[in-house]
Amino acid sequence: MSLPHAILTALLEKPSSGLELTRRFDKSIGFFWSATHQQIYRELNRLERDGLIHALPQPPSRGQRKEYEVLAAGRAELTRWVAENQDPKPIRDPLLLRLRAATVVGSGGLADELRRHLGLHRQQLALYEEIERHDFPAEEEADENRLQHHILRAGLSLETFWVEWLTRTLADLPPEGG
Amino acid sequence: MSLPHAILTALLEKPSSGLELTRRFDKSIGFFWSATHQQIYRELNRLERDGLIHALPQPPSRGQRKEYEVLAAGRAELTRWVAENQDPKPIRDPLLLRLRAATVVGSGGLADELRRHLGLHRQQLALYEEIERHDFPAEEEADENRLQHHILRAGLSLETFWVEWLTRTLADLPPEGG
DNA sequence: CCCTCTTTTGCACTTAGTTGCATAATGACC
DNA sequence: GGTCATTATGCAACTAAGTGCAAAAGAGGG
Repeated sequence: MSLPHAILTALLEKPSSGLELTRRFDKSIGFFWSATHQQIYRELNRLERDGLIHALPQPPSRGQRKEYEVLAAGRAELTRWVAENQDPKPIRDPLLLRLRAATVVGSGGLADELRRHLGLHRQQLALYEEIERHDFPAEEEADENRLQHHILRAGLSLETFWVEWLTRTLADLPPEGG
Repeated sequence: MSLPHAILTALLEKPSSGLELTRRFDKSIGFFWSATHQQIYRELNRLERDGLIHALPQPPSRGQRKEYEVLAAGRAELTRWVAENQDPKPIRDPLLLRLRAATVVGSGGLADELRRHLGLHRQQLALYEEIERHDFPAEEEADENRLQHHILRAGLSLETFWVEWLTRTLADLPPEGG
């Protein structure tokens, strides 16, 4: 149950309407927890129903922006959730599964797909590097920034892993039809 | 839609009953695509209905083992799927999200949780290393084994990443209450 | 004013995964 | 020959996420 907490986090940083949240999710938070606008609106309604957020006083008619802000109960819930025991989920990756299948039915056409993924991961890596240059330029960082930087580094490391692993695996894949 | 293909792969390696599949998923394939027995049985029925597998002739009464084997159509579908275009999913990790939330509500209690995760990832890493020692001992490998080894190495690298990243992040976390 | 385009919100449907529980066959124990 | 644990299969309900589509309100043009 992460989406509601992602939304609470975003709203604590800045009270927003559903659309603004959607836009902000497409950047920062969405890098490791993406969501569509439909999901976000649904979740906002639930969070309001449960008394964790509330809409700022504005005409609540359809098709008109509603700004939400987090209530004390919402902040408490987020604080609780941050320290909660949650086991890490095992790896769940279709690409590894496809490689495994390739050992049985042959790797025909797989090399192209690996190359395509390599390109996409290189792109994502470049984006994270760009963000790092822009948002975390030099030495001294406040505590809050240090944490944020660690989060970005996780993204950088994961993309780096994929780029290296795909490169090595491709180098070792039989020329074609294998 | 990966589960049916995971099952097809497992069945091609060796025709099995639902329970056997469940057991085998708890090892190898389950490392990167886990499934419960309920999911597996449901999926077996669908695959049979769709003509991709069929049950070997045995009394089909309830509570009695049914062995399945893959039909030509099933193998064809798996072959197609291996080379299909599928974009990599963006990272989706609750722990990173919680770290992000911690920058807003404080990191109270989070250090313990990170330490716990560190322990679990170390354990998983040790397991993969054990498997590597056992299944891929020395130099020369057949093509099929090379691929399998790459898959295992992906697991090794990912767990290594987590261990290193958690260690560094912990070192940088404010003593307590942050 | 009317028409149309954009913005903002949202419902309804579908898919995938999880949890809890049910039921039949089988072999072992007494 | 009864009952008890184990093996094997499976249904039903629920949760979480993803997709498709639409309706209300305002903005701007003619």
